[in-house]
Amino acid sequence: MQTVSRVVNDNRNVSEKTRERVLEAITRLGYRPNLLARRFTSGRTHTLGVIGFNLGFISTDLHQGMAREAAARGYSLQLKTLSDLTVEHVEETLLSLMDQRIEGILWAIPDTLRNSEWLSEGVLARVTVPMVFLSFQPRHGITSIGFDNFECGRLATQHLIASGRKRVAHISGPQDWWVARERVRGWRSALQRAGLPAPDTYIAAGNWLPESGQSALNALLDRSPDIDAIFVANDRMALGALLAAHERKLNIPRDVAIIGVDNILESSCFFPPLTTVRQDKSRHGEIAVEALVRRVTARHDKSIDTLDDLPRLAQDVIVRQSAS
Amino acid sequence: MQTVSRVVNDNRNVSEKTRERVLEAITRLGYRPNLLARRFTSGRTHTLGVIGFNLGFISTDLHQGMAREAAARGYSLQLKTLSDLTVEHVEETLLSLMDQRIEGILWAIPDTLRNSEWLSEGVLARVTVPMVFLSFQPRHGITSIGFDNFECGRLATQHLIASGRKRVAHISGPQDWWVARERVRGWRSALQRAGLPAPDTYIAAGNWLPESGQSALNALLDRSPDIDAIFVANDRMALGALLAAHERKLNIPRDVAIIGVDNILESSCFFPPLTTVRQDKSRHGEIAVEALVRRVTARHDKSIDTLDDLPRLAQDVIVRQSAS
DNA sequence: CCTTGTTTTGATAACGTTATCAATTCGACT
DNA sequence: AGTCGAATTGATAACGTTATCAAAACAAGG
Repeated sequence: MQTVSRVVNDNRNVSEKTRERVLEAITRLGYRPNLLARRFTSGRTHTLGVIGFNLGFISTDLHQGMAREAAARGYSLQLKTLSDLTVEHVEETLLSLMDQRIEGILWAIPDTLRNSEWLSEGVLARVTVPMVFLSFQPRHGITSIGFDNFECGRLATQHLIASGRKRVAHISGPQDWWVARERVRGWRSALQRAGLPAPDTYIAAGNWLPESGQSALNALLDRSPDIDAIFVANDRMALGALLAAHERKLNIPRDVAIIGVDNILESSCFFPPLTTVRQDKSRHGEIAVEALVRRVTARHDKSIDTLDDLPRLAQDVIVRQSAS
Repeated sequence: MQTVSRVVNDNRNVSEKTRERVLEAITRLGYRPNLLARRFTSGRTHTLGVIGFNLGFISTDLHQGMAREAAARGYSLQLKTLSDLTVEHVEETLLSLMDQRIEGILWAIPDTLRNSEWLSEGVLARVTVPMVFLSFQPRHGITSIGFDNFECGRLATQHLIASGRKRVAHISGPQDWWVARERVRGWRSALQRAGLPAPDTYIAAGNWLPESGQSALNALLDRSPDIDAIFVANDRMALGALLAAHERKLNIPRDVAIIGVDNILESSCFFPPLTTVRQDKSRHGEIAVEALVRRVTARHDKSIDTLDDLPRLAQDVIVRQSAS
């Protein structure tokens, strides 16, 4: 019955009397609307598609932030996992989300080289719903939400310089990751501004995993034994670097100061507790969802949302013992 | 047109000629079936609901395992996050999943005391789809998939005993968690079998987080300075315990051996690298999904699946330097 | 060529909701 | 009371698919 629909949808054109009668019947019969029918008919699903990557996937915090914000705005999330970034696979995934009539897509795979192929193939042209990218290099026609990783690198390096370090090396992420390159730029910028050397021998690239931090520290110190501080591009690699330092009988932070990025839960109990740049991942997820939902509603209202009042993502140094 | 439906659904009663004609038209027009309409009409969604907890949420590995297995069996997952376990909230969440006509529910919140209330309230009686619980204490009418944590505790403790330790303490998880209590039982059993003492002063409970491991180690050693080994109920707390040990100028493993549980990615780069009991979380997710999907298909075929040929979840000790 | 049985095709209804519009009721004012 | 406009209610169609059944085409055998 149409009236029932009006009641459950809070339509105002219902008299108080019938509303009560209907509500009574609803509770008496234990009636629950069929969500599938509703979505199908109305064409609105209030669902956002999230595309993540197989390995490592989306960090728990990021997912929490997205889920919380989506729930707060009355949306739910549909997670899709991509095992590779071939054009066919990406296209099929995007289309399959649209087959389900999701209302927007969150691309939660950071910007790496392997994205360039499908981006240039015009796959995006077939996406007819709003889309927001996480941690993507700004490109024409792409809305990217992410931290300022140049600033992140500068912050970290400045902290090391401010405590008197003169030879600051960098263990970076893989160089085909845009965020990794940004952090390198930040590191270099801070050193140059302080008039300190930033030779290429002061950089070693890892793959974000702890073991790679370990070998990177060994590589750096084998090349340049006089290094007195290292900015490590994430906490996990910093953990590996700490282990390598202990194996070399170095005292942290006396001989070498170390600063990481992420402030993962464990970092406060590293030995020694890790100084690190905190990035609030759950906030990242929240803002990304906010941006996407605003795009979706704007599209629905046939209005335009420039999104330029979105909050910025703050980051700050958490000082612990590995770099005072 | 009905014939189109037959073609896309691979119905065999279609002549080769029309099939080709239809397929040609499909590619020419770029036709894609509306999944919402299909699900609504057929009543089958091929979707499983997953209920996780707000804090810490589901581990990445577990989620990966679930997602992979679900995809392999043609199902997708619908994640729901619970912020508390009140009867109303739990019931509403379960019902809202059924409103979406999901075909089965995966309860991915481990067994803690706070579950008892809603379980005893008969909420389950309103769930009309198959349900599988992860890491739940066996109860009547509940299908639980999880590791044998009694065995886990025995394995870990036996490893310490086998290397000659005589005073083996335990840093446990919160005692309202069933898995934590099981590990305590395993610890106690191994000690008793070896004729070693297992006094209550040898146990300190943490909350799974690193810091709690730190304070637990301090508490234990303040009470009993002669402890020479500790079985820590997870790797995160083990990290905290290691830090506390370093602060006390103890040598690990010479003075105190430490073994954890989980084999998290970071544990191989702890200082020293952590000996730990490996539990394959992604396998856990896979098997849980397998169990649930089999229940779902059995229900659909009106057959019975006893599930008693499900693979067991193996666990083993990974020996590193913290307990040789 | 006709009959019979089988395969293929198409027409119609159904799923449970919302949109649309017509019909009815209600209230206020002349 | 009669009139008008507004608020409320109900009937009908529509969404895009699949299920069902009837019709048509086809194949084989006499």
